[in-house]
Amino acid sequence: MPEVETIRKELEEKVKNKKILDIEIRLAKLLKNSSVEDFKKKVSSTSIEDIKRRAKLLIIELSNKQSLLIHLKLTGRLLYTNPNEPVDKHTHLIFNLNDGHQLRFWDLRQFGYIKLVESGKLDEIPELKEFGPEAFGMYLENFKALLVKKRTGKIKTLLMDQSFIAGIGNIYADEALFYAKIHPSRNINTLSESEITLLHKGAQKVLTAALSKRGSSVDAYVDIYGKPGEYVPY
DNA sequence: CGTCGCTCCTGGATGC
DNA sequence: TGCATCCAGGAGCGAC
Repeated sequence: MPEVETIRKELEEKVKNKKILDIEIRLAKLLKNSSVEDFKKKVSSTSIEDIKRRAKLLIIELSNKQSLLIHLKLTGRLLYTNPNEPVDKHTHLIFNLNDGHQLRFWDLRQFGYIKLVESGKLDEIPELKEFGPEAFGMYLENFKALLVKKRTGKIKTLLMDQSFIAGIGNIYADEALFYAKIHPSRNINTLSESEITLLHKGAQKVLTAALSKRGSSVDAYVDIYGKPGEYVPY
């Protein structure tokens, strides 16, 4: 989540209110629910009105009441580049913007996707509907209540379950558990009150730290300028 | 309904 | 040195 939020902020700064002139699609399958032709037709000549985030999903609202849902998964990148920069084989889609720059979707593993939906129907999109409350900023009481309601299963699996609590991935689940000195495979119903408190504190701490450092320095993550984050885990 | 295991994909690591 | 095999990893999906 800190990585996605960093990208969201940078996009807000760089591409908000810009117009998408045209689109080059080099890997059709990353478009989850539309054909290349359909996507180009609906997205070309629109303006980017807002960039939001829910869990690890980016929501780009366009001027024609359509939204792009972008999930970067493990290795996806959105890069704000000059058109003269070389396009390598992992660049799968290019938006040409009216400021002379490009926004490129780059993804080594090809797990990421872009889904085009009607902005008015965002509430009905399964991915969005099924997210639990945002982890960042969650109060301890709410965190406790969630765990009590859930009761069984491994704690790490639960932390990463987006329908339970949204925005914690592998890195931050490990970090939070390490902070609280809780083994990832511990069952939820064996956690003491004080362990839950520590875990909540750990989660807030690592998310806050990573957000302030523009995301993690580990894994393949880079921001829209191609720069890695500066958050260094324990 | 919850949970498990499989799947997508590439490149870096490891094995021989 | 080169080739083959293994592994990571978010989340959707089918099986049970």
